[in-house]
Amino acid sequence: MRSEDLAKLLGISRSTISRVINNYPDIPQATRDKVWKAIKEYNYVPNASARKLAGIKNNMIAIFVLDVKDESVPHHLKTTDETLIYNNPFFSPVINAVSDQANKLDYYILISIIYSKKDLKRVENVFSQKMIDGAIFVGTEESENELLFKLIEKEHILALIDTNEIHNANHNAIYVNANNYEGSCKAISYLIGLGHSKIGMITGNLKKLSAMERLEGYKDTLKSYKINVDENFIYYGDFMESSGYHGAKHILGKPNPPTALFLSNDTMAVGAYKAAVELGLKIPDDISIVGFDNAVFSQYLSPPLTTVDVPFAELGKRAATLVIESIEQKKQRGIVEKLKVNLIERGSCQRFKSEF
Amino acid sequence: MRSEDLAKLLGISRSTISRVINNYPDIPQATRDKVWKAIKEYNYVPNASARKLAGIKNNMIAIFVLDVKDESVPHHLKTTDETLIYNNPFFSPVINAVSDQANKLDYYILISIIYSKKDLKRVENVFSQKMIDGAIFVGTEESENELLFKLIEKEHILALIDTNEIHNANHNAIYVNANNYEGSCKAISYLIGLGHSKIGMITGNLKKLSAMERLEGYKDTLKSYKINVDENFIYYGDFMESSGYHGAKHILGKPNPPTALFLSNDTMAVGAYKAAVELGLKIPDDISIVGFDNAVFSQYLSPPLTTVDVPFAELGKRAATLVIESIEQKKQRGIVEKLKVNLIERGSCQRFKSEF
DNA sequence: CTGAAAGCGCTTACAG
DNA sequence: CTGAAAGCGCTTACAG
Repeated sequence: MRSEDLAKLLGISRSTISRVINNYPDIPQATRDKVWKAIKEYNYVPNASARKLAGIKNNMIAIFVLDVKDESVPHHLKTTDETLIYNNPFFSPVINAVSDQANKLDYYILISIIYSKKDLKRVENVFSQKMIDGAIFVGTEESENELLFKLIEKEHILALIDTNEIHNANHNAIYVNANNYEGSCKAISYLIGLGHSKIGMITGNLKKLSAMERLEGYKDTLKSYKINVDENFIYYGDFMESSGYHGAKHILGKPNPPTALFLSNDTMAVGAYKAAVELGLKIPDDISIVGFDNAVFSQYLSPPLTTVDVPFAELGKRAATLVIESIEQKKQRGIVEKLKVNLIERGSCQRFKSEF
Repeated sequence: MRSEDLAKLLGISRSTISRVINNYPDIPQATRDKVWKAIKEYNYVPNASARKLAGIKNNMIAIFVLDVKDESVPHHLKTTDETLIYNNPFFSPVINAVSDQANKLDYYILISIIYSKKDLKRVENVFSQKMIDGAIFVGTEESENELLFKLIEKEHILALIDTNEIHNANHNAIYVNANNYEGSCKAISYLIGLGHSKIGMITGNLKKLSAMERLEGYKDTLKSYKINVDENFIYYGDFMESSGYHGAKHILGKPNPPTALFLSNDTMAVGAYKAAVELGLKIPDDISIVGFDNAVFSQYLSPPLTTVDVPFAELGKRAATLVIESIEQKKQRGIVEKLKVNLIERGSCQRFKSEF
């Protein structure tokens, strides 16, 4: 059924139908009612492409999940622990929340997961094809800045989750981040409060904003307590379980090792747990451990992991809300939001017991 | 840039450009090359809506994730354990795999998560608006059969994951399921092989195909070993952690309880673990436990959970492949696939020790 | 082989 | 208030 058909049925013009659908003023209530009644009755739904072509906005945003590796094998085909990060802690709740919020605001959402440089082309295509009114990016790294900047320049409306601000006075974007820095401060202060002063850290992939901020927070907090930042206590990981494992082995295997370990995410904490077992170290008796993300599985570890809860769903929800607001106002806005983060105390930390 | 502009630039007609883009035969290679070169050079991308309106297919499929509850509060806003099921074991890998596979085949994917009866309207709208060429459904229950049937009747191309076949000789759809029945058989045979004969089961939400099949497999396997199916050993749960907890308390709290417990998913197994602790039962010494799904966290439980691995990613990949194939062939096909499922032996089971 | 033109199903100035 | 008509940017019979 086309608007033409409905028009004939009602003995009015397509124009009028279009006007009531698009809520034009100056239409008598009687006409309005009649048209809506017929629309319901005949189950008429305007063709989306035709509307778009005629200039109505898409009511569609994209969420691009970037997970660009050198190789281009999709994660779910891998058997390594990389599958973990992908399946869980991070992306899934963000996607769900974006989808919910968008649907609630009557927007459709296009999802695209990008594994390789080559697939980044798809991002540009979606914009050029005018399929969407705006987009949300998750998981970008510095190397994608150029692309992002290009899109911003073209006045596209973008929300970036966990991306460093691409500074430029005239070109705005929406930045939604967790307050990772504060999270590290909370974690390290907690450990120091427990009497620890030798605190090691295993970082995430430092190309990601969150990894950088978490490291900064660690360093600054130590400094604020006049504790020396010892590079021997820092291991540069990549958010994967294996780097948590190797990092923990590396740091804890040294003479005079730290008594507490802070991991940049929970997945790496799993690796650290395994390393601790192999090293004959009991958690929390011999080593206190704090993770980051509050991944679902963190509560099931033995002992349950003390970690920093990141409001992933809220991140997605805010991003969706803000892009859609920008779209409705037809203007790209510069917004920076930082969401609060909380320490969840569970069983992986203990007050430091001096050996004397 | 519109095709018209490009045409002028090249001194040819829009028709020709359209023909090379759509790979018409009978175009001299020279023309072809010239046009492609210009397309790349000027970064021309045809407007998606215009193409669709002119009759080219969308190259877009939808994935509808149904999680219809009586209430309509999105899960991610809840604090109960329902969040768990939502975030993890099931949907996320399916979505990822669908998205990957679709992108690989040059299709876009629209995602929509449906929480309430009311939102089901969106499903019909997406079809009526002609936004998509086909769709994949996950998480349907019997109450959605009517809607599905209506869509099938309208000749839409559908792949259904974990849905019972809606029988009808003339109206086909694609069904992709895990072999849940076989999974139960493997789990129960394993337990029997360990010497257990009193085996309890906690079912999932029986409105879902998977829950039903898992229960059937349990019953039939017991029967095939001439073991009586004791209704006292069956608790009707709903896939949520709490029902695993209550079910385990219920079944294991009786006099002469089972020595092994089979849970219809891993989330409920977590509940059973907690119940065991409270009941003073050691796993696996006092009670053997087998889960289902091989959720990410199952390996982190203490002891690590023996469970049935379900190839969620493969499920999504097959569904995407099959709908897209159907779309390309422009005909709806009737296909039923059952994917193999494997028992993962970990530490939650033990050979039954007679007390004498 | 290729161009001019009709058509896809809407929206929206324009005119009344 | 409302209809006739142009226009959105493509594709594709049709004609040559």
